[in-house]
Amino acid sequence: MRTLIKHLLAAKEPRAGVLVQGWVRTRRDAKGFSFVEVNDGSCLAHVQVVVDATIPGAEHLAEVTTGASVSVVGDLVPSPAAGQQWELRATRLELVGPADATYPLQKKGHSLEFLRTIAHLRPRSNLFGAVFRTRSRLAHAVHRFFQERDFVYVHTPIITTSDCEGAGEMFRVTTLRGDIDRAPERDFFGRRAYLTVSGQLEAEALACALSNVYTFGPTFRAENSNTARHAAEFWMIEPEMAFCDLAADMDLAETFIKAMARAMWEDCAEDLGLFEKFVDREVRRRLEFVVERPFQRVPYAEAVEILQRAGRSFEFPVEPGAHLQSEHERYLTEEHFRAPVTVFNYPRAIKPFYMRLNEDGRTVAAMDLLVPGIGEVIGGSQREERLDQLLDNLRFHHLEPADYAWYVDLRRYGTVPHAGFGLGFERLLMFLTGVGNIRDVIPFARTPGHAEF
RNA sequence: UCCAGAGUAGCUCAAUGGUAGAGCAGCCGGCUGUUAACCGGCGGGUUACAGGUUCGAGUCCUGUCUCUGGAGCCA
Repeated sequence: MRTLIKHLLAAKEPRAGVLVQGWVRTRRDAKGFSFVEVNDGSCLAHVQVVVDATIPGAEHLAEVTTGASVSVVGDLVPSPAAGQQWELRATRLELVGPADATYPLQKKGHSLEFLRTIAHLRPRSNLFGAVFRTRSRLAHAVHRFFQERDFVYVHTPIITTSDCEGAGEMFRVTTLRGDIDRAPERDFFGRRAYLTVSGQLEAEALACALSNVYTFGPTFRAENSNTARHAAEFWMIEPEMAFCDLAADMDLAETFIKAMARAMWEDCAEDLGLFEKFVDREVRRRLEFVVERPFQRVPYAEAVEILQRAGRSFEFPVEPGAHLQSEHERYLTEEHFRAPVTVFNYPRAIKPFYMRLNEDGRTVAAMDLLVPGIGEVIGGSQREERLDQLLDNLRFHHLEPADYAWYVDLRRYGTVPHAGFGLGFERLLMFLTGVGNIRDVIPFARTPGHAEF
C-alpha cells in the first residue's frame, strides 16, 4: 500500500518495504547508484530515494528525469549524509511515465509569469504545491470556524435571474442562438439569466429561517478588471445572522480574521515557511500582527477627519461623503492605527440599498475591515429589516421594488434585524500567504481574455 | 478601461546605432554519499509582429499584439 511522503518523513523509526509514488524533481548520479528526489504533493519536502544500479528497474534510470512519475518500493533508513533525516533505499523502481527534454519545469526557479503559461504543470513546483495545499486547508478552516459556531452551510444558486444585485457586471447564461435579447422569454428559464455575483440576498432568506448561515462558493464578475486582485471567477464567503446588529457583525468579522491567521500558522506551518522565505518576508509578522493586535473601530466620519489631519498629500484628495481610496484605507491601518481597523457607518449614497439606514438618516450600518498590506478584506452591514424603509431605500437608489418582490417579502413576514458580511476567499489567501497576484492562488484563473486551461 | 514599463536561445538575463552573448536546461564525456551536485565539450536565434528612418537597427520612430506594475470598478 502506498505511503504518502508526509507520513513517511514523520516516521519515528526505520520502516522496511514501503511504497512511494510521485514525481521526480531531480536526479543526481553517483558511481554505481543515483539519488532521486521524489515529491508526491502531500507535503513540501521531497524524499531522497537511493537507487542502486543493480536493483530491478534501475535499467530505466536514464529516463528517470525531472518530471517523470515513478513508483518505488524500498526501506526507510536514516540518511548517513547531512541534508535529510531519512532516505528511501530502493529495492525496486518502476518508471510509470517518462518526461522528455521538452518538460518545461526545470530545477531552477521560474518566473511567476512563465508558470502562469503552464497552469497545468505549475502545481508540481514547490510554490504552487504549497499554495494549493494552503488553499485546501484554509477552506477547511473556514468551514470549521462556522460549523463550530452552529452556522448552517447553505448553497445559494449559481445561476440567477435577478440582474440587479448591483454588485457588478454579470455573465449572461443562455441557450438561445443569434440575437439573445430578441425574445428572452423563449430562453431556458423563460427570462434572462446570469451567473451569480453574490449569494447574499438568498442567504438572507435562509438566515430568516435557520438563524445563522454561511455560503462558501463560486461567484462571477464580468468586469473588465485587469489587476492583481481581480478575477472573473472567485470564491466568496458570506455569513448571515438573524437577530444580529452591526456591532455583533463586526465582532464576528474580527474573530474570523484572527481565526484564519491562526489556522495559517498552525495548519500550514511548513508551507508558511516557504512563503516567508521566497514570497514575502513580512508574512509571518503580519499574521502575528492580526492575531495579537487589538482591532480598532472608527466611524467613517471620524476616519475622514483623521485622513484630513494626516498632514500628507494623497494622490486622491480626501472627500467627505466619497469612497475611501485604497491609499486612504492603507494609511488608516498601516500608519495611523498600526492595527487592523473596522470602519463603520458609511454615507448612505455610496452604499447599496439593502444596508440599514441609521437614526441620523444619512449613514448606513455598513462596515469594512481593513488590514495592512491589502486594505479591505471584509465588507458587511446590518441589513434593512423595516419594510417601509427598505422600499424607501429602493426608491433612493432608483431601483424597481417589483424586481425585489421576494426579497421585500422577507420584511413583510416575520422580519428580524439581521446582518452579515462577505469576503473573497482568494483575497484572504493572498493576505495569509503573501502571494501578490490573485492569478497565483487559483489553480486555473479566469481573467479578461484568459480561460485557456 | 486609463497611465507607466517590458517583450532577445526551452528558462533567467546581457549586448554606445557597427560580427547577437552568458548562466541554467538539453546532448556527449568525466568525477563524486550527492543536496537546485561538480568539471570539460557540443548543438541551440526570423531579437513579439508589421512598417519606417539610416551606409548599417535587438537598440531610434509609428502602429498592432502580448505580458507586468499602478489606478478605477470591486471581493
